[in-house]
Amino acid sequence: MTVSEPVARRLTARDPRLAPWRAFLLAHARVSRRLDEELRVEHDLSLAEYEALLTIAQAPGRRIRMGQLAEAVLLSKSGVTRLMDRLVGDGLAERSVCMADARGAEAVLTGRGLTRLRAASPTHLRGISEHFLAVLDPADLDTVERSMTAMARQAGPGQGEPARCATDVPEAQAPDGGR
Amino acid sequence: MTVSEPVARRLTARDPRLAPWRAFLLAHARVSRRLDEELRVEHDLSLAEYEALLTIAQAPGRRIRMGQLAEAVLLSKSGVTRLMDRLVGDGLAERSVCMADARGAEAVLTGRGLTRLRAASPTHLRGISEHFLAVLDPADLDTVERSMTAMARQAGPGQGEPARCATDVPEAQAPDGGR
DNA sequence: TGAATGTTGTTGACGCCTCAACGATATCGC
DNA sequence: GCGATATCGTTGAGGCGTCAACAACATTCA
Repeated sequence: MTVSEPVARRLTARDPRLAPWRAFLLAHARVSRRLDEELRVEHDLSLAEYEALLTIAQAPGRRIRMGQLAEAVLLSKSGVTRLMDRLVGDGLAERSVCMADARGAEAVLTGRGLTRLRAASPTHLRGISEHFLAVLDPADLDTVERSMTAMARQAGPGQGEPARCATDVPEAQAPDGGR
Repeated sequence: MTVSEPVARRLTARDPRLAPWRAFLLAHARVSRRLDEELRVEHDLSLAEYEALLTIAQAPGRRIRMGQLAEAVLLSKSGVTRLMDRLVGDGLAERSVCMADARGAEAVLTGRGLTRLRAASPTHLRGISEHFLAVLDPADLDTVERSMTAMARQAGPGQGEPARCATDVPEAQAPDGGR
């Protein structure tokens, strides 16, 4: 079909390959906004709050370290501190000291938190069905997952730059003796 | 190959079909963060600022109405007002009155803005190449674009809910006469 | 034409997140 | 055991975005 492949030219500002990228950005903006809005309207929860509650609930013992929670909900540690402040303020979660590490804190779900999560869950799952699963060809799901996973992996922490680590330091290289 | 299709069961919290969804969220969080960081480090521009400069530059006459700019960069109108405040403050753009509509304002690129955009462009295009195009199978690009476009369309403004519009209003329906 | 209504962009108030710095603890190397 | 160093979560300061309300202007229609 295709005659003479363009063979991956250097990317320019009008390249048609930017179309899927823009579609990706637009899809994320719209869908995540929708899901957030639906949760707020129907259950007075932000998407981040919902995901935090879910993460805690699914953790063994319904408790999880703050750091792990941060990783799961894609926020910084301080972001999770504030998020937990809100959840605690609303009586949906509690802080618990960590017996294994005195520095650490653990997030624990309260009864109200679990109840609220169970109530909100159908809304969120319906949202994902409606705005994600329902519009994708089931045969494309694998491709999408593979693509997204590859992106996340490549852009992940510790990827990208040549990753100058200790073992990279050359014994002697540049002629300039320091500074 | 597959025996007895599960035929799209109601979605539950542990459904494997949530994996592509989570991958999607993770990919967006990581990649967009990377692109933003690269632009900030190398050119002291946020991703939103870059996209605004680009949008203005590509508009006919290198000028664009605030509302259209908002749509293009996926922000609210007030979001764009603040963004423009910054660009103007940095001398990268200017506000110009709109001759066709006295309410409106237009965003115009300054010389410095264009220079800055041209300098930053390679960084951003390299980022997209590296974190998006390079990790995707070229054969999957179409599928990804189709999927993302479908999502954006479904979740788009005016979609979703049955969309009660004027013509929907029934002549007479509820027995309660107002209030 | 002129009152009712819609649109445009800005503003104030505020929500939410990040970074850098910090105290408290853990862990490593000697 | 003990000092150097790393890690954990919180805090203060600040960036960036949203919503609701607003003034200015546009549009519509009797």
